[in-house]
Amino acid sequence: MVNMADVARLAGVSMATASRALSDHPHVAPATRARVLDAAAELAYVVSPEASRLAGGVTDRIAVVVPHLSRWFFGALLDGLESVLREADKDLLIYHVGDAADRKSFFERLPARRKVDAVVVLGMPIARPERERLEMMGVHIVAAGGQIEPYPFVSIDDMVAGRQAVNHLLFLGHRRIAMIATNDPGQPGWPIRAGRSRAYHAALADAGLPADPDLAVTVPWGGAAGAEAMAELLSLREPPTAVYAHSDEVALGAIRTIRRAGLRVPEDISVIGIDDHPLAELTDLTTVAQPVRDQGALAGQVVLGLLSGAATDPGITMATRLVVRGSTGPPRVA
Amino acid sequence: MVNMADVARLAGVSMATASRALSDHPHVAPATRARVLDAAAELAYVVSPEASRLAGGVTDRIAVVVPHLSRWFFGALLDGLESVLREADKDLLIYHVGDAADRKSFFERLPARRKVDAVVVLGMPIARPERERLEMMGVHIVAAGGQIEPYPFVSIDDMVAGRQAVNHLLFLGHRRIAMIATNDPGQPGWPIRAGRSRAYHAALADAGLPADPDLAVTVPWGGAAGAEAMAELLSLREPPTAVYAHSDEVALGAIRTIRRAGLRVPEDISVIGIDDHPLAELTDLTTVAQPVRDQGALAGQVVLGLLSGAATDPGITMATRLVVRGSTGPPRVA
DNA sequence: GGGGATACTGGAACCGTTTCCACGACTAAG
DNA sequence: CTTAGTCGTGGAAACGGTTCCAGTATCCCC
Repeated sequence: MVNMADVARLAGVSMATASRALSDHPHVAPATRARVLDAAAELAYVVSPEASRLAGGVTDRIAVVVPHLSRWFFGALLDGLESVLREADKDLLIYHVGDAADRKSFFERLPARRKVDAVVVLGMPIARPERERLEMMGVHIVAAGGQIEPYPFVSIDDMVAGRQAVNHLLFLGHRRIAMIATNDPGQPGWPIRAGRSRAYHAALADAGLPADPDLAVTVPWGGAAGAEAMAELLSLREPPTAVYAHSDEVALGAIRTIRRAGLRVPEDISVIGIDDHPLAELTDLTTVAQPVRDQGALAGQVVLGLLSGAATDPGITMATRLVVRGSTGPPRVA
Repeated sequence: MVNMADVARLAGVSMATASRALSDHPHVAPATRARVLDAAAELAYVVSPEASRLAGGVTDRIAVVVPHLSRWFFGALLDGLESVLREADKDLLIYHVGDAADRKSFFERLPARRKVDAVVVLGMPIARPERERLEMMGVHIVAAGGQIEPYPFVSIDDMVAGRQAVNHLLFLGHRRIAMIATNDPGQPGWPIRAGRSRAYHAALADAGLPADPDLAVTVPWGGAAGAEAMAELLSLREPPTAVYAHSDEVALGAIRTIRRAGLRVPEDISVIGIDDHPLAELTDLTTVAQPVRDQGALAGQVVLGLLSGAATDPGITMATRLVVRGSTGPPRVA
């Protein structure tokens, strides 16, 4: 494999000069730089990242910790993140912690240790002891699509999003509103999106409606689970006239159950989700949209800022907005 | 930062021995190994991957080239791949080539060069000159979720999948069958999933049906595009009674247009997709299922095999199967 | 008890850069 | 025409391991 010494020799300079020329340092005569660059091109030379980093210190690599690779939400986050980090010539290392076992081993072994300059955690809460492990890595930590207490984050305000959704249903005149909340099947016991639940209770209370525990069900994330949750709601003595789901996939599952039961959406039951999944538009689902890809991209910028030593916002909260489509409407007059 | 010399000193051995003990080499006395391991644990020592690789040669890193991060198909592929590669303690470097510009720059700059031991290309065709660039990296190349000529791959047979879909429609009695094919909006000019188109033409020909060019439309991938394509089909003098879409998302878009036009699925028009997207079940879409996550996982095993020097299958083709749901049925008797 | 093989261990070269320090050549100021 | 600075360049010391080679101690067997 051709190395920098070869390039230096061909260009007729010392390695020190070759190194400076190649990494764009000042104090290199333009003519010399050109000679080195030509030599490098001729030999099809690329610096060895290993060697370069051994000597230099930085890795130009960022770890991304993601709980679900095949969900749209995380894919979009990753997409945004990747786009700005690639622009800055950083490499992305993916660490997938799908279930409790993955999670345990990730935080115990810290496989990213010494391999990256920063860690971005995607939409995933983290416990105190885990945080401490993470800090052992001694690198910057950023959260995207969620918040982790003391670190900078880019996220939406789940409380606001939830209220937008529930308020819409209230505004339409619904009084019996159910909620399908989700927990993460792979990470039992993790309070996922607690703000979305609090928003529900708060909005109902503000509207002077009684809290009916039967109307709030919690299921694992996913369309199938949403369908089952809806079946449960339909089996109540007095089913809801509207359903607020924590995410669009869950909402779609609920809709399917409603239709199978011979009821119509929104005439018999209204359904609203959160996210604005690409398929929400196709399925005519009313939802609260959040800018997912942008959250990822912004998180990338935060990382870059941190790396360059600039002071950074402690947190960026992005706006969500209600997108009214065909799955919500006024309740039937009883 | 604590380094191996510190560990060696604390354990009272030479660096050579420390290195061997830490990397599980033979010819280290058990007692010595234990002392070294204890010392390492006490100092919370981790080897520097940079140094280790500089000296050792391998990087234990695999590059993944993926055209779309936020599509379910690629996410699932990635998921499977990651799961087996993580098991083997490999790190995954993500390279997203979303559009023509990304693509150009990726193959020109070869940013993964010298950084990885292998490259996995996910569901993406590659041109001859690009292949040559890739080979300059001098590492193993594997394709998953698609094929790239001379390299090992893990994929389905698009021709078979397509025929399963079209045959189902034929079996139901349809004679006027449309196809919505897709191309990649980010990669203009790329023949995507050509097998799925060939299957369509072949199946119709086998059934003795005339080829009507109006019935085969090609649009960019996505639900919205599927919706538009369907509109086009509905504007024909004699619209199809069944539609074969190259992917589920596209099929869902088509269904939406059909419904908006006041027609019913499957009574008026049947729709079939390919993939078995998680939402296909929720939306009651008939489709041809393919094991996406498994393709990724298998590709991971192929990479591992290649890395260990074992001879590998030139290609693995996985089975697809028709999943009949509610979006297909016999045509109305005219 | 002697000889050869075997199990451990240490010394030191090497992997390919980056960067500190020193040095000569010019330039601009006095 | 000195003198203090710049600018451009080279020498060489890290950076943190891996591994070849060689040396010593131990072991087995005849």
